[in-house]
Amino acid sequence: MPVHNPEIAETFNKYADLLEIDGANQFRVRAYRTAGRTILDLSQNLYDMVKEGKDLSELPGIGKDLANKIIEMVRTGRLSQMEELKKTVPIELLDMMDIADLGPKRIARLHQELGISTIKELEASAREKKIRELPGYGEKIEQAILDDITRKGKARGSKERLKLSAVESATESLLSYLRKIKGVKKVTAAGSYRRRMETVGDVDILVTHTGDSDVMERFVKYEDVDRIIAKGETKSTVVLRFGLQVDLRAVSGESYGAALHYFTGSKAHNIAIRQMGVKKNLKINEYGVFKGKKRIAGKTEEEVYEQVGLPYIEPELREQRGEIEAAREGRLPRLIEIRKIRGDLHSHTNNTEGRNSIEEMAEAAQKKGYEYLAITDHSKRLSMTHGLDEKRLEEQIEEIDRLNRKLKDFTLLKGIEVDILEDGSLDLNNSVLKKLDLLVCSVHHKFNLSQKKQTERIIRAIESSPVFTILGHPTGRIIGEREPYDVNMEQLMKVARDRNCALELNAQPERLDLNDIYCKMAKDMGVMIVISTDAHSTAGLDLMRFGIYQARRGWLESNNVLNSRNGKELQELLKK
DNA sequence: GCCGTTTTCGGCCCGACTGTTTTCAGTCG
Repeated sequence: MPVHNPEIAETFNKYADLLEIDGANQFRVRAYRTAGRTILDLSQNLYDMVKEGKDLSELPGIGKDLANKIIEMVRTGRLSQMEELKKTVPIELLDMMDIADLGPKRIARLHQELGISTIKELEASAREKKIRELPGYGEKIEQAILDDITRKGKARGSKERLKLSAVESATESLLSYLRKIKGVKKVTAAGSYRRRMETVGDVDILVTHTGDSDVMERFVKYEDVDRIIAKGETKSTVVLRFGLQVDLRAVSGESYGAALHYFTGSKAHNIAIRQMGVKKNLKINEYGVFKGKKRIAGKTEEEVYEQVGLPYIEPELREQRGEIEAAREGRLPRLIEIRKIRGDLHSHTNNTEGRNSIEEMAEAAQKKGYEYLAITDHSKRLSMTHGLDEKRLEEQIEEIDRLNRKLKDFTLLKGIEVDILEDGSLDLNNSVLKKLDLLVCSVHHKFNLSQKKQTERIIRAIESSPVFTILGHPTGRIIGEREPYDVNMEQLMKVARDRNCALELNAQPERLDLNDIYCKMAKDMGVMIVISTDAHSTAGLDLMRFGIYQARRGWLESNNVLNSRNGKELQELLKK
């Protein structure tokens, strides 16, 4: 079984943690983490790259040494150096890294002085009040450790990242609460929330205010606050009732842009920008851009970028995935905006598992200003959704034709979300499929085929489809619940490009499939993307914004997105 | 361990808050 990129990245990260506890050089530790990051951002499989003999040391942050370690992991599935280190630094110590206030230094001390290796032993020592005896420790840290162990015992995985959609409403309510406080001027959510990442670990909020406002006081007294982790003049941290951590930072108007840039991240992007600053003899922090002691910029983000010779970079691009080089060379993308979307190409009705009728869906889409909506109910294999067989699909086609004669300036497209069976054939006969405008072809079962079989299965479906084809949620992943199935995406995209098949970016917040990295890959390879809501009700059509966020993170411009075309252009493309 | 628009050796991003201290280490982002 080939090793996957995330496993290699994970091994590097674990090794970095162990090294840190072992007291290794911090820059060596950082090198492993940087490499882990690079690997996670890779669109290509390291396994394939090694097989093809590609030079891994050309990847950023990966030199000769780490390249060889990757090759070892691909070939043997393990890292011998890791096994060595584990002999002196027990791997169980890493579990303690999740405990609040415990980091590598304190864990090393607990291990050396008290012989603690597991969370169980840690808890016992804390209860026996042994930890407070150690130099640098005290009662409060001991208690904080105990509290955190108890809390985590109750709610395992409470530190998990939450889906963007899940934090959106809580964050927006908090923002409007803060905006109403007297003396508060600007309030902005920064961090991964502003970069529109599919999941958010915590929310960073930035405020500017007149010096005499009591914004920090009011923040920690917000009704949804469960506990306060820190409270200071310029920075406070709380945890809200459903587990979301929120940081609030207060800065002066002079520093607003620098702070916004700083707290928006990503960390990797910020580091790269600050390094560019260092080369120009500038110090960049959250208060501004400084030449010696003199602040020369910081009021807006544009000013900060200008100082390092770059144009403004959109938050969604700030991931250190080539955006700085693109900015320098004047080839930043003009990211797609939601107002460019002219229709939705994946929706369900109450003929299968949807809630609303075709007519209601059409009305809702029209109300959004769309020119078209594709009705794509499930096919018969998905019996639990009461999927359509050939006869019922024929009836639906007739119903849509009838409705289209009534509709003005709006077209219902006839489609189906047809199951791709295990052998790559489609779930319905071609005789009825060819009467449709388009197919959304999706995999809904047999997720665990080998990469080769899964890829061949999907390619066969694309090649045998009698009309325009969209590959629905192309990796099948459900965020936090189901891993993507194993496909050779490069091969798939090549076929899609050559056969004029589009790949879907499914806007359901738990799917967002394709992910950002694959969106960029599709763009680079010239594959058309469709952003679809997969709506199961009229309200579901509103999920489009999540698809747009992901598309922007994937560098997509409106000309990369099929449903930014108007009705006429689309109809012509579908006929090809 | 990586990397080079001052460099193949000597650098490697920056600051707030807390707890334990009496000037700072550790954690966190």
